[in-house]
Amino acid sequence: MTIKEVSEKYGVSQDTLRYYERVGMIPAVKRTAGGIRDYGSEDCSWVEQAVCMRSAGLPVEAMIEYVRLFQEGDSTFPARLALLKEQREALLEQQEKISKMLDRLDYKIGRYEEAVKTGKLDWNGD
Amino acid sequence: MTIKEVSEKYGVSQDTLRYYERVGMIPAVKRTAGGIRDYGSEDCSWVEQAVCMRSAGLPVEAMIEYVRLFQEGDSTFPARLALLKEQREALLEQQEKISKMLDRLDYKIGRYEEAVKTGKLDWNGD
DNA sequence: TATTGACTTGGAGTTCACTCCAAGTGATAA
DNA sequence: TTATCACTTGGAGTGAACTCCAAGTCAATA
Repeated sequence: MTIKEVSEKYGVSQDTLRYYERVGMIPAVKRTAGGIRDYGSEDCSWVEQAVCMRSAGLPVEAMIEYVRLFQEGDSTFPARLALLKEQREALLEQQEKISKMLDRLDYKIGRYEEAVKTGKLDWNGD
Repeated sequence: MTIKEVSEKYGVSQDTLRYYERVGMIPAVKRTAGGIRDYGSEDCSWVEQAVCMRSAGLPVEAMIEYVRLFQEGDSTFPARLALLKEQREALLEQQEKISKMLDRLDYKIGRYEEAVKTGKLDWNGD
């Protein structure tokens, strides 16, 4: 697959794909004789993983570290496990924060729906 | 309350509090005769709201717009309601993305726990 | 009264994660 | 075979959200 195809498939720009590779967020992609990137299915699953991580808000740095450990070989299983658990914790915390904010928003939205119907707000509106 | 106290109460730096006020993410805070910020309970609830929004990952820009509408008066109820609903949608989407990534992580973590126990991985490990 | 320390302002600097650009190369179409 | 086009690289530029700094002010303390 060309970079264009991968870009379209995963909804991420070609520049971003090159950036991910450059910083080590995905391992180096195979090239054709002419030096052009030719993404195999391995490469694609790294890209998918990277895109998923980033869309969840996990830092680029974490993925770089994971790839580094991966390339170091099987002796890094425990380190990789620890890293994954850390990221899992971070996501659970983030979920908590989002839930809290959703509760707040739902409360306010309820109040404003009332206010828009009746034309007046029975609380200060902050 | 002084800026120091507010900073400690909500776990956000004094610089960030001044920044939030400067860009309009919270309305202007009252000052003492000497020009020093003196946060009242209104100010505090704005700060709390701002901190909560940011920790959930909502953009500063959205809060600025909300404060702007708030200061424009009651005619902006519908606009404020629409803004809150938008932010709510964004958070629900983000929650989805986090859930997806958590599923992935849980799968990998299970695999690695296996691998660390047995010393070998029965899949490529990506 | 002198000095310490927390506060003020405007503006500059930093970090993260891209995003864009210039200059060059290689494969395909007219 | 010449032109076009997608690709390559290294490096510079961007936007969001802080974070830090210098120079100055003010209140309280030794």
